[in-house]
Amino acid sequence: MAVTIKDVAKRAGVSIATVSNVINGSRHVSAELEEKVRRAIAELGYQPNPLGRALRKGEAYTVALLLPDRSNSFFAQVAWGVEEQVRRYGYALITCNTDEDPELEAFYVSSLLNRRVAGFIVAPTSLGRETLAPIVHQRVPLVVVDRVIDGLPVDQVFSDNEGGAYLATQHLIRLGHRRIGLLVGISGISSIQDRIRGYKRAIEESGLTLDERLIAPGCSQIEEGAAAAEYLLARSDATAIFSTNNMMTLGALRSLKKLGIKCPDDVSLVGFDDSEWASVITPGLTVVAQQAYEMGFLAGALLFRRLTRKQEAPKPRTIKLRTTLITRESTAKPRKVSEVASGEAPAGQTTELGLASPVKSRRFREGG
Amino acid sequence: MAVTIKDVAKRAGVSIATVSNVINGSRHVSAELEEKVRRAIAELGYQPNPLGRALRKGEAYTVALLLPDRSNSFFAQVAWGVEEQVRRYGYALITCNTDEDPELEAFYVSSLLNRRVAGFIVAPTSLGRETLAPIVHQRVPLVVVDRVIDGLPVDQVFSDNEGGAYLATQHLIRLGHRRIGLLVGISGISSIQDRIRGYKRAIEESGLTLDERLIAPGCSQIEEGAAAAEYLLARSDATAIFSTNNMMTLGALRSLKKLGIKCPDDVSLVGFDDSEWASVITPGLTVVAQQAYEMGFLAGALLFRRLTRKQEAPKPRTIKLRTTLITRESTAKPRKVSEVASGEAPAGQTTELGLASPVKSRRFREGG
DNA sequence: ATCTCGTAAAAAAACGTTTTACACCTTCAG
DNA sequence: CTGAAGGTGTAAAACGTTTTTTTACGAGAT
Repeated sequence: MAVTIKDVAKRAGVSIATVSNVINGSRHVSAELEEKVRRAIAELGYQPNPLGRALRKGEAYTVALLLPDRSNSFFAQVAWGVEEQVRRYGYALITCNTDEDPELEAFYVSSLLNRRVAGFIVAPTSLGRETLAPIVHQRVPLVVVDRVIDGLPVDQVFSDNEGGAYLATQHLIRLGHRRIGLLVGISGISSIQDRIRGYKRAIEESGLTLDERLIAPGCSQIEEGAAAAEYLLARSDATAIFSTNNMMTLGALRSLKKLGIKCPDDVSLVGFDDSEWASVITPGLTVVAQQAYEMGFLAGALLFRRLTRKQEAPKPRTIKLRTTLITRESTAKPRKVSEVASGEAPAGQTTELGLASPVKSRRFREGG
Repeated sequence: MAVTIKDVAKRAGVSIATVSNVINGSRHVSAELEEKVRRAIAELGYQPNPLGRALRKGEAYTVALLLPDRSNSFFAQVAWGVEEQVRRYGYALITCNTDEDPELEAFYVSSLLNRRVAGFIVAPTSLGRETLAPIVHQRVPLVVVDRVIDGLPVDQVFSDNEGGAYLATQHLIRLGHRRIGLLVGISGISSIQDRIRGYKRAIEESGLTLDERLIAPGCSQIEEGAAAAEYLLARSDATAIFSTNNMMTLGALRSLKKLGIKCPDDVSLVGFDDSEWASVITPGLTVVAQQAYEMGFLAGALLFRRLTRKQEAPKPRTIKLRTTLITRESTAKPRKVSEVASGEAPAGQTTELGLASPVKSRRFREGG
């Protein structure tokens, strides 16, 4: 059916080895024969069959991308950046959705290794250290994105999550918020841990008291976000909420709406990750923006750095991408404590307000 | 390195052909040998190398998915449904983003055919009829989704776009809107054409006069949506906007916000496609919902129906999925004409209001 | 003039499967 | 008793490449 290297060889009057050498430049071929071969290729419209090549080289020209959550647009943007690189290098991209499930992740890793993909780009689940081990063990190139796995000797690209969370929390503090609820995404992954750390650091540096009751756990889905937000809004006197995850932010919005709580009048809200909708809704959502596309693009670059230079394996690199706070309308100064719209009477829990420190007031002057 | 069929054969004391026959059930093997082979496979943890199989069978066990817009969450959901099927059948999924660019689409088609993917699932660009021709010509299974290509003898899965658009428009008419703007997505694809048709049918059936000035063209991106909406809002007296595309809906929201136009007080808005954010924003967005996940899932089912039964090729099937109108808060009765918030004085353009027909009033009673 | 060396091309092996062709045995009908 | 048919196994070919090995040949050195 399709035209093979044999046909080209016959047409050019040379051996198939010569054709292969011309195509791959693997050995020198005389100008005369090279010309003949190139002409034959052009005339027949020959395209090398990747399957034959894959079998012989033990490698399909394919890259695997493992992402944990298809509904999160952040990962869609990461995938976009990866795809751009993959296309540039003429590889194919197999994208899989692990759904935050380590078992599924392990399954994909195994099956893709068996398929001899050239490399992996993975935003790992909480058990990434175990599930990705076979990749490292078989010395298949791997780039970890979004969630760092400490000590793993591979390329890693991630955001300055702590810094972003710090900025967001600081922003709320400067506005005058004293009780800032935290919506925590799936635990056990570095990005969320780092965001918690940034939150705590901002709280502590400003002289506020850290109240663990203000930290509501969830699982990076809308439902969990809604539940966690309701928990916060019903049981504490939080005047602001910082959501550490895209999906949970949606959940928080849902809760606010359901409970009839006005944002930012009653409660301020900051999300993590910018989205198309974040800027067009009312109120516009204040968010910590990540460089999602760049994350994918860089991860791709790091991967192909390994794939193309087969000689010396480069030292693993770790890249931290800047995060920025985008201030919109969902954050504002808190109302008087007595006006807080909460199901419970918050009287007893507000004593910490008295603990304002000199540090804090200085920061307010800075913030404007 | 890895264990091959040869190792299994040696261990079991049989030929590799026998091993192959056991694995694929291609020929009967005596119970005794089959037992030996199975044991050897288990002991060695043998996994067939897909590359060898692919070369011999002339088919990589891989499916290609071509989608036009990665940022549109509708397609993300379609991809999700497809992936579910693909995983179920043990295939791999190569996902590509054509970005509505026929050239890129043609490139992907060619390169994926060369890779011997087992089949395609494609939401085609406007030139799909041409770019997908090589797939049909080479008799590679193809399922077209979301956008019908008339007369193409392949499986097709799409939404009842006309019906959905009709419902949305009718909903606005029943609320009392007389001048309903239409934000048109990329032209040349069936889904948008069908939505326009549904809009026009609703307008005409209700006895209103169709005004082409109310139909604003765009290109299914946020920017175009915003521009088209601004055009409508500035130059006409539309009291409602129906957006035929997810992305353009976001653009419309942006314009509304930018111009300080209140929704639904000043202008009602209906979008096409439901999203996670649509229900949690304020006001909640009235939308026409498609069964996106199901679309992908069904497309996968149709594809594998062809891939598994190699014998008689089944007749091409066309499946139309139901669309539903989800009424939220972004649609309400129009204010008095004189209060419409528009840059232009709309006085002269409102004469059509007098044309109310008996049909229309009956419909209002039905609608409640 | 013979030997070595280097270069360029061809031939053949290899990758890991599936499938075809063939060999052997048993059974059964004529 | 013989020939055909059917069942069960193996050897070998095939898929389309890349890579290793072999061959051919001319130039330069001994």
